[in-house]
Amino acid sequence: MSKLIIVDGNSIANRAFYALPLLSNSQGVHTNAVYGFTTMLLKLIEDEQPTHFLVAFDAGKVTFRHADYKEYKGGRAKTPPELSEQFPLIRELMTAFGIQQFELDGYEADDIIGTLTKQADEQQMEVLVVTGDKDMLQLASDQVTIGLTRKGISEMEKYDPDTIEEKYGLKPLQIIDLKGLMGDSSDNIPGIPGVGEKTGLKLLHAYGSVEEVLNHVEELKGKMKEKVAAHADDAKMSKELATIFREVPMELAVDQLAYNGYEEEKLAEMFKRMEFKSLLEKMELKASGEPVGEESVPVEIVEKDSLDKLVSRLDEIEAFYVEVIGDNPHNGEVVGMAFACQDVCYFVRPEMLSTPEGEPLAAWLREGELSKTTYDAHRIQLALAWSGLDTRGVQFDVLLAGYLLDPTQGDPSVKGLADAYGIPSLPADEEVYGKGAKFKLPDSQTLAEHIGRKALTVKRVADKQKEHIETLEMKELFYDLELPLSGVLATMELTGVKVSREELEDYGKELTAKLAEVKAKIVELAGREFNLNSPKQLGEILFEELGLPVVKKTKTGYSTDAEVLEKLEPHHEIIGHLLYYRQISKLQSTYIEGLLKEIREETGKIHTYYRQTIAATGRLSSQYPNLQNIPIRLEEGRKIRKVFKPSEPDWSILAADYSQIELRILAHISKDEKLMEAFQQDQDIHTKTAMDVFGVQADEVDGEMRRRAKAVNFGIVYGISDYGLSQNLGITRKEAAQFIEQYFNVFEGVKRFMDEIVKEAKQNGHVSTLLKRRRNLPEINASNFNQRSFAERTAMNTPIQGTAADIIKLAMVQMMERMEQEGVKSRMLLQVHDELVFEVPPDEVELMKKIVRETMEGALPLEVPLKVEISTGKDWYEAK
DNA sequence: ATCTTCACG
DNA sequence: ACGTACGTGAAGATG
Repeated sequence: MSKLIIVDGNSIANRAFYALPLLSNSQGVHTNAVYGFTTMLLKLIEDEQPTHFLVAFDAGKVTFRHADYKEYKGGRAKTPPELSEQFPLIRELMTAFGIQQFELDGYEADDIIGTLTKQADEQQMEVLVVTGDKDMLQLASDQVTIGLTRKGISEMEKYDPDTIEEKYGLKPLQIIDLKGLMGDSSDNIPGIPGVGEKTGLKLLHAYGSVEEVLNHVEELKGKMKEKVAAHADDAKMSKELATIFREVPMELAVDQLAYNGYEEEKLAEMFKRMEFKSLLEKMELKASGEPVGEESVPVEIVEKDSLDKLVSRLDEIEAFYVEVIGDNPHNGEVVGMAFACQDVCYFVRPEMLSTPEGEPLAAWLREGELSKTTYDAHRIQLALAWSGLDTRGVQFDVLLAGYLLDPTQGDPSVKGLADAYGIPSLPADEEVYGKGAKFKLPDSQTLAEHIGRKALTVKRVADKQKEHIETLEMKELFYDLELPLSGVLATMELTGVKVSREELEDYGKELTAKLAEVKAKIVELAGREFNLNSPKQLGEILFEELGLPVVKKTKTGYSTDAEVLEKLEPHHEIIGHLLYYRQISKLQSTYIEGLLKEIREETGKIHTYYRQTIAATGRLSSQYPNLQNIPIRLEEGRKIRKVFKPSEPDWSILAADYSQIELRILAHISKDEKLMEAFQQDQDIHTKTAMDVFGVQADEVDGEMRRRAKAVNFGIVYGISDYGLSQNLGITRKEAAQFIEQYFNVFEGVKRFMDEIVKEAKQNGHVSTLLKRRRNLPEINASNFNQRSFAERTAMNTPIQGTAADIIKLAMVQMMERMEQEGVKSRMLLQVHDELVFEVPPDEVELMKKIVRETMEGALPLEVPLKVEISTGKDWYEAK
């Protein structure tokens, strides 16, 4: 069966360009789009095994669409020169790959592809169209699949008519109608104002096509009716513009596109010129006979009597890997470990470490100051600790390094890292173990090979990453902060926090009684029994049976979230009870029951697992259970904190939190005079903001003004938009915009920072924190408004939130060292983003207050002081 | 598995 | 004109 791949050249080049950082070779030629294009082609050829291949490009600037509508694609930002200069190289790349390319004056690649897929349909040929452009979905058919590139470039989502039906409820051709209604700002296609994807889909589900919507305009209601009627012609024209022309007069026919693979020499020559070292290496490996995907690794399964062989080579170990099964490392099962030396990987079953013969190996793991490289030292340390084994002194961790190099990288597994760095790949865990209910360990030879291969890959990945860490100036961040922090976290987690099961159960009983009471009330008011936890059933009751007004809808039905319910509160007595039910049942299920499940029987403690490689900003996250979202805002919830106790009699809980750390950081990095002054004089920042923004004296600031100023300050930190602020304050967008303008008039430095950071992000494709933590923003130059705006807000927020994360992490590492120096018995227990929690014996309370303050306030000196508030109590509730 | 809701900073 | 505030994790319902 023949299979044709058609690549939308311009679309993919664009995608590749914005998805990858702006690489350039030693000649200063930018190569990121070429690189992205190359990896995509390699992957396509390998995965799809095409028999026919073509890349289509747009030609010239004026297409037939401009003849009808001269604004077509007007307003679109010019292609940046860094990308245009890569197009000739991409053309050369096609030649090196031996792939035919095609373009035709006056037509876009879409139309060429449309015409070819039509021919393919007629000839019963299987086609895969690869593009980043959703419009192309209109070409899907039984023969034609559309592959849309997802985030990045290497991943692709395939659409056939069935998947389109599933996702949009539309036939492929109706995609044109959808665009006719929605328009497309990037191509300057107008559509109907106010109609986005949601409304567009709703209209099409009801009427089927643009024409039918226009025929039934009388059935529509309110604003919608007016808008559709007023823009009927726009909709018709937009539909025409969005329709791919499938009758391009061209000579080319599908049977002339046969693809016979590439000549490695030609490709290698191109790679050399582009300086694609990793791709070259990969090709050479492949040429040397080792199949890249299925490289076989010499693995030796170590038995008790052959342990001495490994033990004699301990200082030759280049990397090791420990397989921990299960999501929660505190009860993870260690099923094997591999130690990679230059010529062979040794596979060891974990039981061996607890035998006399295994002791030297256990000692090697335990010892510091050794060159140890691994994957996820934190997880290993926890899993092994529960079997009484110590792990220390890891000097390179490829998971952690991968996170720092790209915190949003999709697949953080060993395989994912290997693929990202162009290192010979290995089977996915899923292929070896199966997943979900099908999870099963393979025979020991297969297991040993898989784990051995991972250890070897860890070594190769580490070598690559070390270069990158150097070039991105992340050595300090990695070696002096994140790596030591991983040990600090493990210590805190293993310490755990004492939780009173009895008090938790007592409070649970109280809540159960309240729930029964309020449930009865709700059922009475609703007129029938239903599942109060089901938004669907609740929606039926409220909006169909009780006839309450629909405020907001979700994808699947009526929205019943707290925001909606609060709006409905005056309309019906049931609403207040529902809000109360929601509040209490959340406490019951997530906090009472959830926490009870996590208390270890042996110790009466909860051991959370802090994740160091999840949050895109550099923050930690907490799981099993999450101890970073224990209630505090409402009293009923705050009571939960009473069950968190010191683990020794008469000790106290000491909680220390940074006051306004994010705004202080903003003051420091923006150097805004007003903001710096406010903190240097230790003024109440929200009151001060209110004074400046509303132009009043301190004594004139009332509660409402302060509340609004506070919301503006939050907005500033989040990357403000008038819409977001208006939603938060329940005011109009115009009013919100005015507040923002007034704010920026006063805080000029903040305004300058916001503008600069977005500009910088657009130029470099990334933003950084004070400690050079980095976050790529591939979408910062996207043509899609939503994607781009999101990236812009992220550009403003990440340096702030991320620097706050840097600072508290620094404080944690320094604090752990300081506590050792001081020889205190006190223990660090928890971190909640801007707060550290300790348990402290009575005679150390004063000393700890002093050193906690010194360490946290002095962790990273800024131009404004950092301020820490400390309190103590007999439990976490009292330490407020 | 995905969606909705809600807890925290 | 477009339509989201930034960053997380967990529970329960539902397909």
